[in-house]
Amino acid sequence: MDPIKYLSRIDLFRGLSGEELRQLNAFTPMHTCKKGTVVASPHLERKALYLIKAGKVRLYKLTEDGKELTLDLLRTGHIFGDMTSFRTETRMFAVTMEDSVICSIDREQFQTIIGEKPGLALAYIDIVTARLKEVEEWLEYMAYGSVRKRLLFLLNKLSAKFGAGGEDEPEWGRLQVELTHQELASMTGSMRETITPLLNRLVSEGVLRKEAARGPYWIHRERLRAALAASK
DNA sequence: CCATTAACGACTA
DNA sequence: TAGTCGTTAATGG
Repeated sequence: MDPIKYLSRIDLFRGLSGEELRQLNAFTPMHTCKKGTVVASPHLERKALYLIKAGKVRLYKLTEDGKELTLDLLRTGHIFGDMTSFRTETRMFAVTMEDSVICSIDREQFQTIIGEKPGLALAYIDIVTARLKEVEEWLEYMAYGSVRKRLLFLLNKLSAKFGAGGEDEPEWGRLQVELTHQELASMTGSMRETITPLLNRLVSEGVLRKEAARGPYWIHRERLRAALAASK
């Protein structure tokens, strides 16, 4: 696909002209990686800003006892490896959840680009502050919410981020991410044995639906919101 | 309410 | 065959 087309899909670069995107392209070589590739980790020294030109990426940390804590899921257009990781130590890993096109800009390059195009700095701040707000909201749920509420909150976030609206039934959205119970547990600070009955319960409540046993989840957005507001 | 541990069948590399 | 996944159950905080 046209490299410029890819760049225009990055949220950070929304608002840049075609000519500006063309200039930027010189700094952002395309790199395709297969599903399951670790594109960023504490071991890879290079500190950079990564752009997801196509695909999905999971960010996670390893806890002391070797368990994975998933921090965020990202899709086409998102960026990760923010400025804070340029200076401070980070223990974050990034792994592709499907075949993806990722490129990276290291600090010096990014600073040069920002110098020439200050609007990018503002766009970047917007993205980072939105992210911070999201993390603060998460923190509140993690601290005071039950696992059920944390799962509902997560599903709500996922449907906003990865949910495609059903053509015939607009109130139902299909989750465009394949997540195991293990991963849902990892993201809610829970156990997969806890997640299983909770999901089954949500299906019986009509909040979730499955077409096939192995198929993706469908989410009833309004019922999800209601369940989120109702549960402790 | 939920973590922990154990265990089992099914599926997958 | 070994490892992963979804699931149920017992137990205990």
